[in-house]
Amino acid sequence: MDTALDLFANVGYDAVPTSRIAREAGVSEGLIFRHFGNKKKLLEAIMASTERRLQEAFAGVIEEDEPAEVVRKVILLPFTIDENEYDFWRLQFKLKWDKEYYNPRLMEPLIQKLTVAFGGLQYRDPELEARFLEQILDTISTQILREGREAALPFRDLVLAKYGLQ
Amino acid sequence: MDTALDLFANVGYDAVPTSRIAREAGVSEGLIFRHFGNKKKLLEAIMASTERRLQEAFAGVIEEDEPAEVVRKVILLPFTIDENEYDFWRLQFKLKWDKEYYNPRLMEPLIQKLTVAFGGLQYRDPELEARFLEQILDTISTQILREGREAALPFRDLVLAKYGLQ
DNA sequence: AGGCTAAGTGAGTGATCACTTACAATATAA
DNA sequence: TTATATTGTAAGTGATCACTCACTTAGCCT
Repeated sequence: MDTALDLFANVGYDAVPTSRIAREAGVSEGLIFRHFGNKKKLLEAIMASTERRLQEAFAGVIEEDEPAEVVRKVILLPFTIDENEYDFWRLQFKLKWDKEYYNPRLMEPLIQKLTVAFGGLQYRDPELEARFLEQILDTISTQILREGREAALPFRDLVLAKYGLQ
Repeated sequence: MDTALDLFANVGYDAVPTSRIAREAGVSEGLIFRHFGNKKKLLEAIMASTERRLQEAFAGVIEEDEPAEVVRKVILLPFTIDENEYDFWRLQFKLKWDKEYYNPRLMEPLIQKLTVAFGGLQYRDPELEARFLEQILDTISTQILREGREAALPFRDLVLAKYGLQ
């Protein structure tokens, strides 16, 4: 699964054959099909951890109650991603263009938390603000995954400043 | 090329065989290879128009000189995309994750124009502001391509308001 | 030890892949 | 009209694809 994740994320699901996954993982090709049934289910086994990983990432935000702190922690969220998980999130972002694997529902807990926070901060349209900040997060995450964490630091500070934080 | 664009954008370059492109285009498969040489060159023929399309999209902004108007026009840019070109831009965004086809240089004219505009508007770090707004554009474009123009209208107004426009 | 299950393999399978080739139809120009 | 170049096609090609299958190996319980 680790090898498949690497190859799916950096080469592409359709571009990488099961024979290559098996070879680079150091197992026989047949084993893939014994374990996962078919290639698609291998991808699904990898993607199955998405919900858990998101919840783990959100945990620190969800338990925060101070509105300004909620916003601050959300902005810092993309920078808390473990570098070992970059491949996983890269795959996630790539598959966003596949309707089958794009599930906006997963972000709802964060949206809700942010909506309440922006409400507490007297923003005019809290839910719209929440959805907009989520998009900015998407943007920053994309940059981090493509150009590394350092490249996104100026943006982090700019966004924090725009929300009157830091 | 139109058929290939449709299929590459909505199914995926590696996922769609040349036989299917030929069938849906109503030509023989051999003709693809007579015209384009190979599958990759067919993709490149489609992508070749990127620079021209970007320049056309940027034209209205480049010739504007009033700083506030520059920012306003940039924010409205994603909404000026012709719906007939959605497939093309969808493909563009999909291939952003392929290093081979991601060329940030193409956005530089817009960045420069925005940097000057933000400078004129007394922003503290004009280039950073320019690159940040470009990212927001990216975000809004993504939303338009995935959920349609109407879904992005609230964001458009929010962003305009955040820059003190509209 | 023996018996059972799960894990793992290597050599296939037909289907499909990108691409080629030999040839036919059509347009162009004198 | 006729010679020539261009545009198009049908039927392949070997390579590679996802997947199967008969079989071996390894772990585990009694």
